[in-house]
Amino acid sequence: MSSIQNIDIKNIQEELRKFLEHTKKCLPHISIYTVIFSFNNDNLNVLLLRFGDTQYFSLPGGFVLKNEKIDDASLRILKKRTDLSKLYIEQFTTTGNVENPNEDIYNETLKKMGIVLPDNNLMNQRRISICYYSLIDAAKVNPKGNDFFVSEVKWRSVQKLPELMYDHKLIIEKAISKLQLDMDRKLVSYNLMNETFTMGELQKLYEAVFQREFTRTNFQRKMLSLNILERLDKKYSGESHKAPYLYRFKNIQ
Amino acid sequence: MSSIQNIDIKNIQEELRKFLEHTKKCLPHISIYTVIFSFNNDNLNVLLLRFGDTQYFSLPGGFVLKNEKIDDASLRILKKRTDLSKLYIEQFTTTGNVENPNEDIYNETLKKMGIVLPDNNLMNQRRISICYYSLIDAAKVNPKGNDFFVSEVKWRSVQKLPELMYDHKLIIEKAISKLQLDMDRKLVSYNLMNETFTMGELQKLYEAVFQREFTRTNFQRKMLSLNILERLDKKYSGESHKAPYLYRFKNIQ
DNA sequence: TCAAAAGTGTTTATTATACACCCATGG
DNA sequence: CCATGGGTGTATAATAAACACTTTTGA
Repeated sequence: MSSIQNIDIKNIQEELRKFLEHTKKCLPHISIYTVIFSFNNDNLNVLLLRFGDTQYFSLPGGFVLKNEKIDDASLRILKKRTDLSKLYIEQFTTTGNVENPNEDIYNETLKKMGIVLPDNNLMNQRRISICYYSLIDAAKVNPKGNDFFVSEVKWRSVQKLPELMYDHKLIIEKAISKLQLDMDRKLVSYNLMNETFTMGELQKLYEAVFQREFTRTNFQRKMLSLNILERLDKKYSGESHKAPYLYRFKNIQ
Repeated sequence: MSSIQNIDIKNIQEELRKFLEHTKKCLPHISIYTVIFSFNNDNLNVLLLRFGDTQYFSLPGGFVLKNEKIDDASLRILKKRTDLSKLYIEQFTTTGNVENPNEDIYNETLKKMGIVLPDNNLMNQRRISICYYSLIDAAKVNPKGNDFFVSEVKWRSVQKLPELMYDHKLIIEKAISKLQLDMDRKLVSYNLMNETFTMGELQKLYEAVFQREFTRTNFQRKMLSLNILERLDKKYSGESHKAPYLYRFKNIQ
């Protein structure tokens, strides 16, 4: 992942040209943002893009093609960032305030990069943002950033988020709330896990999402009582304690 | 509430002119729909607009002004239909498919009414719809319809909905799901009730929303245990049975 | 005094929580 | 044989569901 110093200007101008070409095919005033969650190192992480040479990050986003369903637009943006298709997505809010916080940072940074966007470009117009979250297995993904203003693509723990552009802090908070709700009511957690896992690993995921601890013994019983887990062989890690069973979610096609 | 036969043509053309003027000030490709709920005759009702002289109804909706927050747009549309301000609203989904079901009915009806909308009008473009629901006390409202294509404004029970335009059936179903979720998790039901009510009336509301029956005695205990109700005087209805207490929600400013 | 609806009490089942206990593992 | 983490059992508390019983009201 390159820092902004390494981005060569010709490349930026070429990317800019492509971007302008692309936005001509999109609906104005409407953007999509995706909060991409993964679980790693006992943390719930979000994929963020560093904005130019600033300390600010933003969510991966994009526009909706004139003939594209909004869910498909979200999947297309995810594919672009992760190379993964058929991801689990969930729409959770649409934001549409008029003010655009950090507009100054946006303008200055583009100026510094020698980027001039036409006034009538989608980026310079008022935008309403349709927000999705997506759950992915961090092991399967190789995040990419190829927008002209992206200098770095990074997983960041929701515990210690960097400064965020626009209203993206609020969007991430809403995404976490919706994820908690969904994990309470339906089977989505498997999207964040490896195919097999120990009960301890699953508990760590729940603790990262709900930001609280669960009693180990009761968590185990609760999960098993749902009848969604299949018990496999034990996992010998080489550590000096009883080897835990591996589990797999049943009925995942 | 007039049927379409009674709408005089001059009036329609005048309304149309105003409408076209208005849409010029709005964002393209974005519409707002509001599912307005009320509780009446033991039914959960939705405010619907009859479309021209057809059997089809649609939800009240509108567009977002170029300098207007989307929540404010929703409130403005509600004010227009109900004359009420500061209503409780909750955004629950944004739909954005490309196909537009019932477009034929839409076109034929306008033609029959002698209405010609310019091709570039917002109504003739692909639209993404931000959907809100609102809860109102039916006693306080006098529904109005003054769009050129509205021939009737009606409360309809969610139990027996008429044929609906576009994807409005689905939108109403999603609204009911979100309402159920919200009633489970926070105090919103007071928006649908008169200031004072009996426990039986409150139970009827819950039964209408959740489409199931509750055991009377347990329902009463549950509600009282929440500590949100204030018990007032008894209500003597003149019927030959014990008079129920009236209740009021506490802490409603 | 009766039917109808409201209010209260009690019993039982279900679920959540806490924690004691034993088991396997490698050093 | 010990520390560590994993698995199971049990006791208790909180909540939900079912239903019996009493009260009030007007006819």
